[in-house]
Amino acid sequence: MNFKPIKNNKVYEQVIEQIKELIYQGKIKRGDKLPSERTLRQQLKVSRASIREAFSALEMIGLIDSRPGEGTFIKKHPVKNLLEPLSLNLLLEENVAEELVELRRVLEVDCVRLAVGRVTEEELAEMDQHIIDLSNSSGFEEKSITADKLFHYTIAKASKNKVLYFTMIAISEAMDFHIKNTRTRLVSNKATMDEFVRQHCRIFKAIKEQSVEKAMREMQDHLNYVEKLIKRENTG
Amino acid sequence: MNFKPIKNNKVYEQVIEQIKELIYQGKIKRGDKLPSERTLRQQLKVSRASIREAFSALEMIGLIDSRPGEGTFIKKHPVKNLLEPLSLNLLLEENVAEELVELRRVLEVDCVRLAVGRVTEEELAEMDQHIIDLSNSSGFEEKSITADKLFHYTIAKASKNKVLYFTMIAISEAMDFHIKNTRTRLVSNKATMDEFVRQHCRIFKAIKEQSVEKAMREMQDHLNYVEKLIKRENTG
DNA sequence: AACTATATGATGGTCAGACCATCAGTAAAT
DNA sequence: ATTTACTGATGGTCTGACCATCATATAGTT
Repeated sequence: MNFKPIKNNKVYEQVIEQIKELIYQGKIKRGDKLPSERTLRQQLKVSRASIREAFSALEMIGLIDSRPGEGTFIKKHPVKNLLEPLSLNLLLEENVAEELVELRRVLEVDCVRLAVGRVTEEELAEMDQHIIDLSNSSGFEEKSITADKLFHYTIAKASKNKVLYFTMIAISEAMDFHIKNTRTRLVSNKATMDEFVRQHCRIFKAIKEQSVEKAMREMQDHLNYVEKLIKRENTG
Repeated sequence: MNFKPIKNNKVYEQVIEQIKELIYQGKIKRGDKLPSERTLRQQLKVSRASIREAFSALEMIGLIDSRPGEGTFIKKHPVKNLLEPLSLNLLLEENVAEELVELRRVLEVDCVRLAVGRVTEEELAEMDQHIIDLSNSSGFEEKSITADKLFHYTIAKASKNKVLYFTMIAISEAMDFHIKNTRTRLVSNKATMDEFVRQHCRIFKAIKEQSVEKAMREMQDHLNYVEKLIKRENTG
């Protein structure tokens, strides 16, 4: 006896299935315009409500983008929404903070490892700029947090591995949620921020010098430092 | 001038925001029942359609589960749907196959690293069973693929890092999509399968012996072997 | 002819109201 | 006490309507 799973009952899920199928077959590309809700309604012989439920689900996961008066399009650049499911689900888990830190370390260390040798001049310039921004942002929490993040994101981008880049962002964002205010409190301290700048500089230099071992070690040290600060915050 | 981003216009997004907020505040836990669509409709003063659009989106990302006649609940065990956004979005990217392999290597090697020392007796027994299943599955593609996957998943589980575990599954599943039939073709070859069993055995032994370096090396070797096979398949 | 302002139509966003299938709990029948 | 049948609540689906927005075509102006 080999039973097969029952097909999805819900109409909106079947609508999604059909769209997925078109993607598998390569008949839909980034930036493409999907048929209008009213057109799809006729073609699929379902109500507009079902189409809209499917669309809102696909929009949530960052696959499409609906604009009034224009239409519904396949998103050109996903990125941000990739994290939603993960971060929302992690919110319901207990004690994920340390796990996130652990995973982030894994990812970041490999980001630098891959970044060395693959990094472009433009990305090096970007990193440099982010370090400058960080050192100039004393007193402006928002600015310093952004500069800190962007530095790390640029390294991830330099790995030339989109999947790694996306994952890294997702984890980082989820971390910000779980360890609320940590980044804020950390970099709002002048001495800490100066140390951050120094560490970023060392990582940057190692990447520039194409020294894999050194870059990995510097990143490890940096993350050790961050981790220590987080722990002190949480236990204090 | 410091402009703030415009608030989400769409009603269903605002509904999601409110639910998210309740989760942040810890007022909603796993397994909880949400108010009925009609109740929410009255409380939020919106149409039922908007509520349903929000729910279908949350269901897509594996956060909730709507059951006719019963109600809508926060899912107890997410797991599966965590990969949907990632894998769907990756389908639209070009040349992600190699990137996925690269990331999988990163994750798996760290899985074994963490698994050593954290693994339980039960998990060791599980791994053992999966190795046995693999060696006994000659001729049954589906069985061998499952056994192979489960062995790796058990290691990820043994890392005791849920986030890492989820991510690892997501990447692995996405990989199966992109490198279609690869696993099938690989393990349907008797000689290859025997080699797989031997390599799994070595990894298993290293974990059991609590030897971090050895376990990581064995995993690296195993993934090298897999990668080589994939490349041969794709170029041949 | 070139540009501008206006009108039109298509699109997504939202709503109200209806009907169905399913399930849980209750009341009735045995 | 057990079974059966009923009722109400719930999610699932559909229809039809109205609005705001945008792209385009049209008419008007210079």
